[in-house]
Amino acid sequence: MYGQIEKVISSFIDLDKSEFDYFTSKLQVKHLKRKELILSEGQVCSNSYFINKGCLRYFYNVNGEEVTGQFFFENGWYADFGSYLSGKPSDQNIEALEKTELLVLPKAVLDKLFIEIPKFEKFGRLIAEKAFLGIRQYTEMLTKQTPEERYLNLIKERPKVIERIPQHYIASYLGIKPPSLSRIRKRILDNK
Amino acid sequence: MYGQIEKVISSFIDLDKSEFDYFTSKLQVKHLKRKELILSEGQVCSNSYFINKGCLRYFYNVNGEEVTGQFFFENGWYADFGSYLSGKPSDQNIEALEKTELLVLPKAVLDKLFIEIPKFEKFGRLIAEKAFLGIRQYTEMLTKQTPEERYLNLIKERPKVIERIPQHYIASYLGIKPPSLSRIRKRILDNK
DNA sequence: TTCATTTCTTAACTTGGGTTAACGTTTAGT
DNA sequence: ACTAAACGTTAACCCAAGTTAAGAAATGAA
Repeated sequence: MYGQIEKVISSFIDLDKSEFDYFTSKLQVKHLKRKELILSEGQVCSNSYFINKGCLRYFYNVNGEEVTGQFFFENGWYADFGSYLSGKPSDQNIEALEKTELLVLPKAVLDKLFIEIPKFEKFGRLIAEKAFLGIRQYTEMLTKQTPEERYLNLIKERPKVIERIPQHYIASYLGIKPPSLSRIRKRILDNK
Repeated sequence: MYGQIEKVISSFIDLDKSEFDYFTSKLQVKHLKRKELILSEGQVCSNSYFINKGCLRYFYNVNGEEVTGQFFFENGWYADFGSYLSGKPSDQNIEALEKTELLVLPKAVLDKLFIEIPKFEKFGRLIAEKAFLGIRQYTEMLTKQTPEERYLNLIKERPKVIERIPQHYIASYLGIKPPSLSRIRKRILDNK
């Protein structure tokens, strides 16, 4: 149950066994069905989530249409950082795309850990920095690449997304509509 | 010289006079001509910059073309956070768009301040969080809005950009080309 | 003030994504 | 294994942004 999160945390900071056990004792396990939401817009994001198994996607509702922001897989973390930090309602929705098992880390617990085990502050900072770099990479993809380049790059860099995520969500993530992605796929096939 | 930065820092953390004087004693002043670069791609960003007067823009070179990422004005901070944190070469170029006066805060100085005056850690975290929220807002603008909506929103939310920045840089920032921005402006005028 | 440079607009044409709707395929859940 | 729901592709048409090039206007540096 806690093997994966232990590996990930160890890659950030060194904890001895008692510290780690104390940490895991504060986690909650959550099982999600396909399409089940953990966070809806308007709610405050007061947890962060570690993915043991399955995958998540977050999306915005824009004029009644879903705009996909990102996908997360095993060993990934998710929180709506904006809402989490500010305590303001989130404008994101987050749902499971497969049967998913999460470890839930409430903000109150992490805030307490910052004080009780100061090493966790470094962990918090590194997670935040990773979040920043992640969104910057996505932004650069949008600003520097054409939709076709984005798709080709996704195949190369994140094959998991291609394999496990339905095409219309991928289209939305790439900033285009499903028929466009179909045409791009056809164009790529024709040019081979 | 240090009046503006004092106000901004005070809005984040409380410093007494000696602490603040110690801080400012570590700052360098830098004057830039219009179009002068402070950072070019390939260099490591090992300073952060506070703008006393003037404005900055950062951009990427993509296939020989400039893609504008953001504008910064008086009392704003700039650093290429990715390069600053990782120590890796930046892919950003940053230039002054007007005669500009900067206060330069070297990374080594801030790192030392984290240790000597722990209150500065909070300052560092808040700056990082602000950077994250800033880029997320930009990303949401790109994913949720049409170019025309982006321009109308810019007029409303950041009139300084409209007033002080040449149109072709604004176009690039909005993710479009100058003729498109001209057409959008015409469309808006015609519908009034 | 002058003049080179930068900036903005416009026009004509191209390109590629959006829209809608239909159809066929795949998949999840029972 | 069956069925309803979800998903992917295609076609026809529309429309906005890209491209290129030309010329006008604004601006900054001397």
